[in-house]
Amino acid sequence: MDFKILKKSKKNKARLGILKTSHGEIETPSFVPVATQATIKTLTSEEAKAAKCQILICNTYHLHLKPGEKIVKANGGLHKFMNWRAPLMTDSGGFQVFSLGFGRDFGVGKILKSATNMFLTEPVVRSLQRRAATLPLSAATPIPSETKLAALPRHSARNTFVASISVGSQPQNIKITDEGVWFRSPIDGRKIFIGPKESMKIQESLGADIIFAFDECTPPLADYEYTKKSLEKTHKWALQSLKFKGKKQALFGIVQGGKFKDLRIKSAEFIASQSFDGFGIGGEFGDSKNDMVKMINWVNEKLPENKPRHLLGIGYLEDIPKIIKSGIDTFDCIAPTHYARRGFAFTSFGKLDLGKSIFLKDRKPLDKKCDCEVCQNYTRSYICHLLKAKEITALRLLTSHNLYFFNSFVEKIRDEIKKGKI
RNA sequence: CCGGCGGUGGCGGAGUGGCCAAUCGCACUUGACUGUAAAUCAAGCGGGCAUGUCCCUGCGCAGGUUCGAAUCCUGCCCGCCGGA
Repeated sequence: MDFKILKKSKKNKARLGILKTSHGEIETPSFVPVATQATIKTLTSEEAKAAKCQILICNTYHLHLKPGEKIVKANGGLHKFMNWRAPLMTDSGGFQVFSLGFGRDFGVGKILKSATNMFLTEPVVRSLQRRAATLPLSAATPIPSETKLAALPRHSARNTFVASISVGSQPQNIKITDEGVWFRSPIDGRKIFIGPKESMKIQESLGADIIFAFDECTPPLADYEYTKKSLEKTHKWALQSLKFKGKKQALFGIVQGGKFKDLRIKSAEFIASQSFDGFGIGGEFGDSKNDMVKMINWVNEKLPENKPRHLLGIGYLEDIPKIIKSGIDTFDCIAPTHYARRGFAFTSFGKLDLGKSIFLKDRKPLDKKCDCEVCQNYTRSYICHLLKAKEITALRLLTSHNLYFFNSFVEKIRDEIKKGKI
């Protein structure tokens, strides 16, 4: 892998670059669509290419479960297996430590919407209540009691229970040890161990161009001590990932540290000091978008300029210009593909919920400013009909449009950096 | 015309004397979703407002029995099936 910076913005930290791999090169900054199970859900690889995707990211954990890396390897590796003749990344499984662990237990994502969202919503509390018997005491303090729950106003949007995750807490369905993580397969419940060595071996068999170190993605409810301990583990795992990585692949080390400045900086300095080919910035980003950019800046200031920086799992449309301006080269996000399957289209004037009945009478394209195939040939009315009829074509059309829209959006930003407008 | 079965919320369909404004599914409405356990999940869904352990109306229509009826009885209307 080779990374060349073609131009640096004079107005901010944005950079224009070319990332070369043995499967071709991509222009950066670039959006990286998510192909967890070796497919952009609902699309073929050709269709993903037609939607201007340059590079995709697949998932180690999911492909280890199904079909297993041996099968992928026997098929000649991921590129051949999925007929994607362009660059590929694989995520290490570190995100699943969070998403199948505390993320699931608490019904939270990587970013809390606002400080008030520290208060769990009623459905979350109900789900906690259901699990109260098995929930580790330290994981949720205080655990809502039956009586407190009964006293809740029936339609209240949130309640007064504040959750925090502290040292010693373990998620319900997985076990995090110093050596790695015991997962319980969501498919059949069997136990699966993944540590840095296992992740590297799986990723080597999968054969993506760029792979990531195994890490723990810390939850936004984690306190300082938990995040600090977790960071030590992630750093230890980073060194082991370097040790066990395949020779042909580029390995990106992952910076963690949660919302805590000293931890983020410490992590960035440590990961930067190692012989990684590039960097991932992971974990949670506090509870507001402003904080997120601030946190990315803490990290990017410590990372060497000449190596690529990938922001893991962030990329709502409104985030994209900001993160690019703070010096991010690549970033992945499920938004375009995930929302497509919820019936949403991203457009130049906002997000459209095509599932709403009013669109049945709307004969305009999704976005008249968009020049994708879907917008040239289909109406909102038709897509709304397909959604209501539960036809999978609706999801294909929306996925295709959304990806084209995101990729074009970033393409325009590259163009603006080129012209010195950004 | 006779006999049998049946008519429950927008639709399908439970319930067969009190725990019933009525299980459940669909449809519909609203909300959520950022390294995808996610073509998913949550809430609402007769009317009213003072949004409540609140008030109205209500299980084809009209009566009746009963402390109490969607549930039992009588008559009528409608549908399906069988027989003339």
